[in-house]
Amino acid sequence: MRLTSKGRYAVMALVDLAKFNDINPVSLRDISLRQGISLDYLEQIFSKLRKKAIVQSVRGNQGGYVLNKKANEIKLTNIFDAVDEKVKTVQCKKESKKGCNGKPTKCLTHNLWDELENHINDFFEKKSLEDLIKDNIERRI
Amino acid sequence: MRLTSKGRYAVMALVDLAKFNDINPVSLRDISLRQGISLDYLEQIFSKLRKKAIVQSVRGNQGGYVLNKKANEIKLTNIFDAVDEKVKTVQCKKESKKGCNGKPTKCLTHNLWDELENHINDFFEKKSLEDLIKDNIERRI
DNA sequence: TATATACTTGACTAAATTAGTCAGGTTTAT
DNA sequence: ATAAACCTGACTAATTTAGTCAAGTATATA
Ligand code: FES
Ligand code: FES
Repeated sequence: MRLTSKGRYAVMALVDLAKFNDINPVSLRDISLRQGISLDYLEQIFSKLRKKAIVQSVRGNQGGYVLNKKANEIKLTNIFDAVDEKVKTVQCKKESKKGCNGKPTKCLTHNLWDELENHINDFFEKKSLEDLIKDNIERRI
Repeated sequence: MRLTSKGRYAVMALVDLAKFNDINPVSLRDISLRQGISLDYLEQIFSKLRKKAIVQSVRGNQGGYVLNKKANEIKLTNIFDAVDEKVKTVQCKKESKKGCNGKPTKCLTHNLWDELENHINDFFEKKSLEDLIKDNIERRI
């Protein structure tokens, strides 16, 4: 089980953005330099974030991105959902009544993986961008 | 984030095995047939489980595998550890003092991923094979 | 209005990982 | 003797990841 860098970068970039959010739009170039993330990759990520209304873009010179909601309204869930970082613990298609390995019934462990998935999603549901920023400031002091 | 099939199969197979454990050694062939997992793949998995003393092998005709500990002493953590299914949320090497992306310090989100990792591992730490079997029997009734 | 800055899009690719397969053993109960 | 079962290591196809690259479009400001 590993977190992909797309999800990791999305959160990193948003924390960075949130810190400067009130002053000016933040350019991806700045985030790229500060966080060491490829600009092209950031563009992919922010395109998705914009489509899900997590950020807003400001075009033109001195443009960049701004948060589209308050930091406490943006949960990790929303971010991961936007960049298609999804938690997948089961083998079978969730909706289908068929189990994994082509069997007609659910496998012995299906329930367990469902529980695990919920357990993980709980974590994402609870953490907001605001929490992360606070945590970050505290650590600096 | 996705669970790999190696981890998933390891648990499936052990639940299956645990159900017949008291009667006879359980052959991988039987598990393979019942659970729809390739025999060759099961052999890889059980080789690892045996090396970590989770199961014991009984050779020869009518042989197979038996649990090496009581079901309530086998945690998911032990199983995943044995088959190298590990939870990896951070980018950086944990031990090294260097952060990710070649930076000298930890990134903005390192703490968060650490928390996440602990959160997930808690789940694995709490669940034992016995829990799974009980859960399985309950669902049948 | 020229132009630099910044966003936007889509296609492409190298590397890594996963999910096995395959071949050729060795051991032991009957 | 022999068949059932375990054991080992190498190999591979498919998938996923983590980006790169090329070619734009939009707009603030001098
Ligand atoms: S994981 Fe859903 S049936 Fe096996
Ligand atoms: S994840 Fe550890 S420094 Fe970025």
